[in-house]
Amino acid sequence: MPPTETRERILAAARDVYAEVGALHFSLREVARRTGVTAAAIYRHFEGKEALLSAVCDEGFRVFTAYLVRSLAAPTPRERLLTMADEYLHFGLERPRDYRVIFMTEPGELLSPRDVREAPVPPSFQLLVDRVVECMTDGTIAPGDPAEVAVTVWAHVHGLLALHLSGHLAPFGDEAAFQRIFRASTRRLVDGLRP
Amino acid sequence: MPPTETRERILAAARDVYAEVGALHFSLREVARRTGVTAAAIYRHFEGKEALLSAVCDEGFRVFTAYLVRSLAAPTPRERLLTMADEYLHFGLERPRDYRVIFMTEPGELLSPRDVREAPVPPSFQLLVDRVVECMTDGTIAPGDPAEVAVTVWAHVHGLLALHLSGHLAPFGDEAAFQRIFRASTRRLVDGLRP
DNA sequence: GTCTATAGGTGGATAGAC
DNA sequence: GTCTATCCACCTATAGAC
Repeated sequence: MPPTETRERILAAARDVYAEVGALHFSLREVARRTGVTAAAIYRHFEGKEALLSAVCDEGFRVFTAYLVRSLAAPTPRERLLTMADEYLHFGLERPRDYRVIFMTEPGELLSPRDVREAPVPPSFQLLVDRVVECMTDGTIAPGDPAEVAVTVWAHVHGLLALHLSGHLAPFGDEAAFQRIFRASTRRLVDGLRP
Repeated sequence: MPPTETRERILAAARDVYAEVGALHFSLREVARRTGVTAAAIYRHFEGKEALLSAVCDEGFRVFTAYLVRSLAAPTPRERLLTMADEYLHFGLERPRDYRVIFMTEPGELLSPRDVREAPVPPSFQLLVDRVVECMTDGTIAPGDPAEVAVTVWAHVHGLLALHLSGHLAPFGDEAAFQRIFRASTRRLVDGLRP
């Protein structure tokens, strides 16, 4: 029982509108316009505004986790960590609207999907902590609190992506230039964490 | 000829509304409600919605730069760099709405104030680059492209603050815990940049 | 499952009284 | 300089035809 095609187009349009204007003034009519149906039709697919936004969050997080998991195929702990950062970059560049929905919204804005709201630490963050633990075990990263070091790494990659998506890194060049800076900066950071 | 008191209260309310709901659905009526005047009265102080938002951006950036400049009083290059990061933290925590206005808005959202739009590199970013150059000169930071290293530092502090202000670091504790994490993480990063 | 029609609400901006 | 009154455009949600 796959979701109907219209439902998926509504969901994609909703993600775009949400990422552009925020939850507070998210508009069903705008979603309807972009989908090519009337606002009333949306109520056949979702119970209302809140339910639609909730579905947008869940879907975005599902895609994000799929990107991160890819990096587990790399051969060494250090490469798994660097590849995870690179998959984070790919997600941000290929799905900028999903990125905004997940990481650049207000605390009160209905926010995170179910698994984030319910878990003490989100499963996607645990994926990063596990990579840091691996690197500490094999001596690639100096000993310390793995969760705190993971926050350092997360803050760095999120900071780069958030500044890029907000246009603040535009003086440094186009998207290709940003990718180069992202990778060089991440390597510089991880190198600095060595014992 | 100081601005009238009402004008300043409108400006502060506008900053709050802008930071909460974004430029696209920013509402003059909401600003008027919070200020305690009618919407029509705002037109005596600002030409309209756009002009008011522009004034909000300019004011936020003015305050931000004032925070950063304080750090120049520290005695050594390394301390000036760490203190600048700390002033960045203070600005984000003491003026979270200004922070959102400046660094967490969309590219299309009318965006940055005059000096940022006009300069090839914003003066506030140049302040950071200069600290990095100082540290490279006295051997506290390994040689390299100062602007790129400055981006690494900026991304890190912005990432931490943005994740905190978006509620994503809530699992790690309250604001005091965040300050501790911010300082430890920044020290870890800067230490890793040594030759 | 989608439409039109409609309810009652929000918004920007202006005109004119005071 | 602030108000009230007003214009038109936009929003959510529901009812009922098809």
